[in-house]
Amino acid sequence: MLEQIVEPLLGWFGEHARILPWREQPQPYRVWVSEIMLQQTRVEAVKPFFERFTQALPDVRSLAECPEDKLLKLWEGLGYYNRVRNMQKAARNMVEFYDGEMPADYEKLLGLPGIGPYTAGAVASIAFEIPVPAVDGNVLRVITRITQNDGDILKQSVKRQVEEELLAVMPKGRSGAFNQALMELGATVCVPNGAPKCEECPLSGVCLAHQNGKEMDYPKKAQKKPRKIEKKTVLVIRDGSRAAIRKRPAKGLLAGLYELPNLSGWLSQDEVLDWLKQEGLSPIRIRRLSDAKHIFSHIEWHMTGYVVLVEELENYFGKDMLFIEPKRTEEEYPIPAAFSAYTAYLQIRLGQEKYDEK
DNA sequence: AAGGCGGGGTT
DNA sequence: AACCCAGCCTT
Repeated sequence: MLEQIVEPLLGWFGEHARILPWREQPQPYRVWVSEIMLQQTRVEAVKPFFERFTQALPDVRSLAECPEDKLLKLWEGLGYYNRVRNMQKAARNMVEFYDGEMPADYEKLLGLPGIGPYTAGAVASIAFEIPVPAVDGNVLRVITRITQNDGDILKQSVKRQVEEELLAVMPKGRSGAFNQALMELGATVCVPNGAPKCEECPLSGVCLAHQNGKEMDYPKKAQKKPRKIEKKTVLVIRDGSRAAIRKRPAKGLLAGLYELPNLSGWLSQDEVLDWLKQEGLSPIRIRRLSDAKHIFSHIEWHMTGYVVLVEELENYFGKDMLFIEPKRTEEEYPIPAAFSAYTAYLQIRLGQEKYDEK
C-alpha cells in the first residue's frame, strides 16, 4: 500500500520544499551537522546555530581539533550537549579511519558516535543517495496515520516495522528527496498538536486514518511519567570586579557546562551566609532574588536565589569555584539556559542603594 | 525495555 | 499545563 505514496509525495515536495541552509549546499559534513542539530529540535531553532557552527567549524578536521569549551559555547542554548561531544568523537574517528571524510556507507555511519538509525539513514540518503529510510517522529506520525497502525510509536518494534515498510518502497535515485518529503509533510501538513491539514495533503486519498475520520487518534503513544521536582538555591556571588561560576561534572545533566554556584533545597538567608563562610568567603551584603522555574524533559528545577557581595578574593582558595570577570562569563563560558533568570545579575552594577534590604 | 538527556514553540 | 520536536546512549 505504501508504494502508492511515492509519486504524489515526490511531486508535492518538489513544489513545497522549504528553503533551508543545509539544503543549499548539501555537502555530507553539512548534512550531518544539520541532522545532529535537528535531533529533538525544531528547524527554526536550528537555523541560527547551524550558520554559526558551520562558519566556525567548516569541515570534519576543524571540528575534530576544536577545544571543548569552544565547542560547548557554539552549542550553548541548543540542549542535549552530548550531541556535540559525540559529534567531535565521530569527527576524530573520520580523521583517523576515513581520511577526514564522511563514509558513504549506512553501516559505517551507524557505527559512529551519536549516529543512530535515523541519522545514519538521513545522511546516507540525503548526502549519498543510498536507498535507506530515515524514520523520525514526523515519519512515524505520517505512516501510522496512513496505515492506521495502532502500535505504540515509542516501542522500537513499531519503529523497526515502519523502517521495513519504507525500505521496500524507497525510490532509487530519489531516496534523499523521499525521506525529506515524508518529514516535511509531517512538519508542515500532517502536524502534531491538533488537527492535521488534510485538505492540503497529497496523500489524503490513500490515508486510512483520514478515510475513517480518525486522524487525531494517531499516532498511539504511551503516557509519559511525571517529571521529578528539585528545589535549588542559586547564588550570584560577586566581589568588586568578578563573579563566581563553576564547572559541572563531566557526566550527567548539563555535563561539562558552567553554572552559578547552587545548593539543593531552598535555603534561608542565614543558611546561605553560613555556607559562604564555610567556603572561606566573607559576605558583606546579601539580597534575595526572585524565584524561577526551569523545565527539563525529565526534571523541574524550582529555584530561589540570592545575590551576595563578598570581600575581595585574593585570599580565596576554593575548591571548585572560578572567579571571572562578568564579560568573560558571557563570551567564553557556556552557561545553560536553566540559569538565565539569574545570569543577568552577573553583569549589573552592584549599587549600595539597591542592596540594603534587611 | 526503560530512563537520562535541553530548550523552546504550539495549542 | 501538556505535548512534542529531522533521537541517541546507557543501564
